[in-house]
Amino acid sequence: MDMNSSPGAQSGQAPGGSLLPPEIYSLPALQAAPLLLGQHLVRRTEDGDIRCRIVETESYGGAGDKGSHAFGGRRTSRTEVMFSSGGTVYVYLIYGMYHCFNVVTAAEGDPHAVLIRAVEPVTAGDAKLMAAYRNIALRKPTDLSGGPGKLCRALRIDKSLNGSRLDIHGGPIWLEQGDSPESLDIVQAPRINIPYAEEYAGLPWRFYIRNNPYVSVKDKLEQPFTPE
DNA sequence: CTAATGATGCACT
DNA sequence: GTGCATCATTAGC
Repeated sequence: MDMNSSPGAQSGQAPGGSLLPPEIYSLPALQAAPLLLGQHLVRRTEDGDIRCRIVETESYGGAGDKGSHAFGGRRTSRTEVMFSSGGTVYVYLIYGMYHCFNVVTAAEGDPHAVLIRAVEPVTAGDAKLMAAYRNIALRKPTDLSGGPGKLCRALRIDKSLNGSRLDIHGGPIWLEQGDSPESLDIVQAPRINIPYAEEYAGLPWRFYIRNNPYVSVKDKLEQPFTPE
């Protein structure tokens, strides 16, 4: 039996990490986005598992959001996975050279996704491997994984993961329960770089942990977010 | 500030 | 099918 591949009780965390409660995946993106903060993203690589905490997210919710690839119910080969059931991975290539990683949420046929914009490594070992995959020296936290393209490089995420499930412990990538959102200082602010979204561009659909050094962009207009 | 770099989506044969 | 503008970004001036 090899069920004890985790490093054990190193720092009093949950026992090896239990899977994220599946109810979160069935929520609309706007509700799921803040709830994904603090949760752990685990990527299984040939060099070992990399574990990191989600610290910044953006909601791209439903057919009505002009910022969403699936606006108007647009169903193409790229957006197809956004129509899958919650808990599916949506990865796309942007600007011809960077990947973006999203968690699909809501019911099958209803295109919602949460873009993961920043993560922070859980241990020094995780940081080291991420820096190696980024091919950079460990310096500023934002250089390592503060930005959607950077975190994909740091975690070796590319389109081969498109359509994967996040609820399979020991798969290529999965989500584990981390900190409860009530314990976090969460703020919300407008999403980044979506001027084409017109009246949707200014809506505060980006969520991040206040003062977290891995967050990609600190917004002056950030406002407190209180979970219900 | 701007170039890089290629898949994608949509207009139009 | 073919052509072409557009990127949910980043690194490097």
